[in-house]
Amino acid sequence: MTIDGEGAEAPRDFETLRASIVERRAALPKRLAQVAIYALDNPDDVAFGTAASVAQSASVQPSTLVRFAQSFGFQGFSDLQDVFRSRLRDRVLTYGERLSRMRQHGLTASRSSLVLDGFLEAAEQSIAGFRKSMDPQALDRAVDLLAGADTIYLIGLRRSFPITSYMSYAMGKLGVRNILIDAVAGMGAEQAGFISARDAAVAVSFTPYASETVALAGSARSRGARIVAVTDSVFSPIASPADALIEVSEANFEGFRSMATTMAVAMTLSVAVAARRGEN
Amino acid sequence: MTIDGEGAEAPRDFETLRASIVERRAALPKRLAQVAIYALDNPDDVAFGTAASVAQSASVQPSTLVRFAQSFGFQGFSDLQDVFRSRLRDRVLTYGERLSRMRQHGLTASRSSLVLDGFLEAAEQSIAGFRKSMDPQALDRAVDLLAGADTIYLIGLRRSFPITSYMSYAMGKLGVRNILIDAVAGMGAEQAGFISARDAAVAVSFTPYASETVALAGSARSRGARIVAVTDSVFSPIASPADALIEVSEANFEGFRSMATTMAVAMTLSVAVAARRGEN
DNA sequence: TTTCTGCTGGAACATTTATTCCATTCCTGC
DNA sequence: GCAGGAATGGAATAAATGTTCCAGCAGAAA
Repeated sequence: MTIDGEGAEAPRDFETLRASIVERRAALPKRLAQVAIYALDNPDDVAFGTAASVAQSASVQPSTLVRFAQSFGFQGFSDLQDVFRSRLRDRVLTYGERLSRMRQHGLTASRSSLVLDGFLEAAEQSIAGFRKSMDPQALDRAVDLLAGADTIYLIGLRRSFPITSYMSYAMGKLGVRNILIDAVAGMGAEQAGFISARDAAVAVSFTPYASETVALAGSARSRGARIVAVTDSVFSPIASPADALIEVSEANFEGFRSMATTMAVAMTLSVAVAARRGEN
Repeated sequence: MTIDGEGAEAPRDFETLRASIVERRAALPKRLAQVAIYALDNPDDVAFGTAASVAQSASVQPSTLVRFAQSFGFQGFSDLQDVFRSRLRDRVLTYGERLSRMRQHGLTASRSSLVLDGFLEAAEQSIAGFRKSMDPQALDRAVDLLAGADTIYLIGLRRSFPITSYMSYAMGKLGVRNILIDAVAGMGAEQAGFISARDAAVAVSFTPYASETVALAGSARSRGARIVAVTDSVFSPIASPADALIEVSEANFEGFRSMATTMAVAMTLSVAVAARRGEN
């Protein structure tokens, strides 16, 4: 029996594949080399195109594309295309992909360092993404609004509770009067019972939105308080009643969302509000 | 002949489409609204997926996807998908533009965005620094030790409380038995009173080390429990009694330390412990 | 030059895909 | 409570896609 192109398994992330193509290109048959050059020069077209369209652009037959993919250990063109798509998606590598990349680099890492690496990467991506997508005006509005409030109510439960509890700590240190709704002993509604039109609330919630958070934000709103929403979508149930909306979409690894960006937002709100008040 | 859903022609660029979806969402039928939310929250999946895969992720029928596209003036799903793809293409192409835009923003930036930028940068620095300095073996030891424990006690107050409260949430989700020492009503010592030699504790503390955390960690140690310390120095008071020491040095901005790395460590410990237990 | 190995092109094929259509369900307005 | 209309789910369909296969070809070795 013959060993196909590479007995080894196919690269699962773009960088490894790229390195592999560069390395083997010289030894590739003419048409396959042609595909190699085209693919590395036009990765976007490979990601979006069909086998037929890519083949035409690269001046080869669709079957050559399949052969090319197979020679690198993929099952077919579609399989290879996935890697090109993942580059654009620049999503966080999954656990398994990380593992195979490590193997190809000849490195051995413990499983827990792979997990850590995934979370660190998710955090980095979240931050980079937020830098691009954030709305400075919304942030300014939020700070203005909070700086003008009498007492700031912090609403965030379950996954979002670390965020509000941090804000409570930071604001406390900075002398900003706040009340952390922790819903201890089921007293969430009672804790928020004294909120008034002179106050403001920060509501933090992510999919799946905790119903208590939504209810508390709504009741604060109906009492006339201004609302700053920190959430992951413009369609979040806490987005519509909000006076200022800060949209944070965190990358996730293995289903656990990074909190890096949300934490930075929490810190910013706390510090900027204190600074704004100090000005006056 | 009838005018389809919207007489207007379909948006050709993503931002226009996005605005259009947000505007019309409230008036959309239930399933179409569901698609609207999914599409704006997961634009990458819409760009790359097939009608069937997107439909499944959004929990609708493929036909609903087509109807959705048509109601916005597109001919079908594929037509709408092109807009989502162009967004990804453009993003890659306009990378240079982004740089110059950043500079422009830098000049006219509001104070609060400067603060935010500072915190984001601190987070990035922390992560990059930790990547270099971290000790994989210590992490492995910590995971081993926690995976072998009966109940995991989470000790972290004040600034570190967001970390332990997150761990409690994550471990709860993952089915890892844990007790969060929150010291509500001054009952910290009592909460930790039942800790035994078969248990383990995660102690999280940073300068200036909260005395209660140090005391609780010490008492857990004297009861025979294994200790994992997450702290900022080998000279930390919780470092010496620890069986595994994870040293995290976060960058700070305006005196407020980033929590990005510590959060990633918290997530890692939670997930890796659950995974380790799942193996056996 | 001849022979053989392996590459290439193109057509055939089996899937998969997006879309359409219709019966059923779910609302809304009276 | 009822009627009418809109919205929905799901099967049917037609188009397109990726892959396989095989004959022919080019280049290397003898």
